[in-house]
This record gives sequence, C-alpha cells and structure tokens, in this order.
Amino acid sequence: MIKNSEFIEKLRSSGLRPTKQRLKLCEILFDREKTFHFTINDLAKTISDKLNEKISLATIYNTVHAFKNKGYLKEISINSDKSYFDTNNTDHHHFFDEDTNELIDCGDEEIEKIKILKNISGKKINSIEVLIRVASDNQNQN
Amino acid sequence: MIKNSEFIEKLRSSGLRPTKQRLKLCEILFDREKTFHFTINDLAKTISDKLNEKISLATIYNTVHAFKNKGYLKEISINSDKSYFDTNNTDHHHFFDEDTNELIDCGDEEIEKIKILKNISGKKINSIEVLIRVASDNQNQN
DNA sequence: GTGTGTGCAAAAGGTTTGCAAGAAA
DNA sequence: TTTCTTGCAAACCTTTTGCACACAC
Repeated sequence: MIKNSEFIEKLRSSGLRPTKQRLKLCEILFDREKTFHFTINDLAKTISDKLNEKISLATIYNTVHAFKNKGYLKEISINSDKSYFDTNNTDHHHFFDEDTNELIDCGDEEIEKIKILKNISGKKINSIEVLIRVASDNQNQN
Repeated sequence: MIKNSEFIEKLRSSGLRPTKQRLKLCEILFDREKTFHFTINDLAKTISDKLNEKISLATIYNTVHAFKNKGYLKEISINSDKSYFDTNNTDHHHFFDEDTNELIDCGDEEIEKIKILKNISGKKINSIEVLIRVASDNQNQN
C-alpha cells in the first residue's frame, strides 16, 4: 500500500497539482503489484467499480495523457480502435493475445536484444517496440 | 504494368468477384514498383486524384479489409487515430518517422533476427511486429 | 486572487452498418 | 434469378474541445 503523500510528492515533482482526481487515479494505476494494461474504457470502468464518486471522461483522458507525457505510463501500439496503456514504464515489449485481446509484458529474459543494423540518415531512434501476436494453438487463423 | 486479367484472376481465385471498383483498387495498390504505405484517407485521395470516377468510402473500407483478410495487404500497428496498411505482405518491420508520420519498410538486412525465448503456454506465435520510431536528430522530444 | 484543473455537453474524426439499388454469376 | 457488391446516410465509438465553475496555491 503506497502512501498518499508519496503520490502527492510524485505529482508535485512533475509540476502537476495533486488534485483529488489525480490522486485517485494514482492509487488505481500505481498502487498495485503487477503491471496494469488498460484502455481508457477499462480505466473508467475500474473507477466506477472501485469508487463511489466518478471522474469525468475528459479528466481521465487529461490525466492519462499527462501521466504519459511525464513518463509514468507507456502507450502501446496495437492496431485497434482504441489506445492501450501500460503502467510498466520500463523498456519492454508485449505479447498480445488475439483470443482475449489481452496484453502480456515480455520481459528482457524472454526476448533477445533487438539490434537495428541501419539508421535512417538524420534521424535518431526514439523507441523500438515489439508486438508478438499469439493465439490459441488449436485455432485456425483466417 | 500489370495486366487487368491478372487482377481478375487474383480476385477470382480468392473468391472475390472482380468488380470495376476492386479492379481499380488493385491497379492503384498493386501495380507499382515500391511498397505503398497508406491510410484509408490516403487511398481515397489517391483514387480521386488518379481517377475520374470515385469509389465510395464504404467500398474502399470493404475492399481494403477483404484484401487484408486474403493476405494481400498488411495492417501495421501504430498507435494513431487511424489505421495504416502496407502493400508489402511479406514478413518485415517498420520505421515510423514521427516528424512526418511516414512509414518506411525495414528490410531483413537492416535488423537482426528477433528471437523470442519464451512461449506463452498453449499459444502459438502468429506474428512478430517491430516498430522503430525515429525522429529528427536535432529536435527535442517532450 | 491567479492560474490550473474539472466536468459537462457538443463536436470531431475514423470506421461500421443497414438497406435499397445495381452488377456479376 | 440468385447472390454478391456498391453507395449513401446514419450510427457508432473513441477522443478532443470549449467553456463555466471549482479548486490548488
């Protein structure tokens, strides 16, 4: 259980005012053992399940983007109609289970280091993202 | 210049009726030297530029999805508000230029082979997609 | 008090759908 | 003539925006 004062400090130190809503979101997002992969919709649902009060969608979007910009959340590339976020902000990759639409972190020990052999001239590499799509073994792909 | 009869054959062989619209789309998509990376919007614009007739958006969406399902197009994972497609349907990866929102194919010789060291039990790997985000060297990232 | 954050409702943008008319088999 | 395809408009869903009110400092 992380103390509220830690979240207040975290927010302050990145120039975000510690409002009630942001603190609630901190609790939901960062006070957990395991990585949380979510869409905005998942998050909104989690909030209305766990909390009596609700937080408006606009605020959720605002806050998630603020957290992403501060590096507390990562956005994950999947082609999908919605955006996925990840509370694991370290460099890592993902499995995407196409049966359940679930994301699974791919740890460093689960993949060999990616080496890019050629650069695009005048450009620097910002990130390398690997998505490994998996599906049930005994299911036909169409 | 690919002959129309080849496209007719291609469509027929995959159970798609060779309609006027689909043939036009085949010409635009597959009768080219280099890989074409596009959004539906790009494609619609290309059509209205190159053709006198127009093809309705619904038909473009239908056809692109049909082509994707038949394996003639690949959809590329980028988190973006829109979907990107690729006429290069071989296994390969991508650079994404964040300055211009442009995709660039990443050839086999430009990246070391990806090795996944651990499997998800009961699941098989359908695909491995690598996205390398690049941006101008002398530009600050926020 | 000043500036920032919140929340609502409306708007926007991409994509999908229902259905009637048209074209292919 | 039967089945598939097209095209339009409306619907849908996620995300963004404008603005008034509220809160943090």
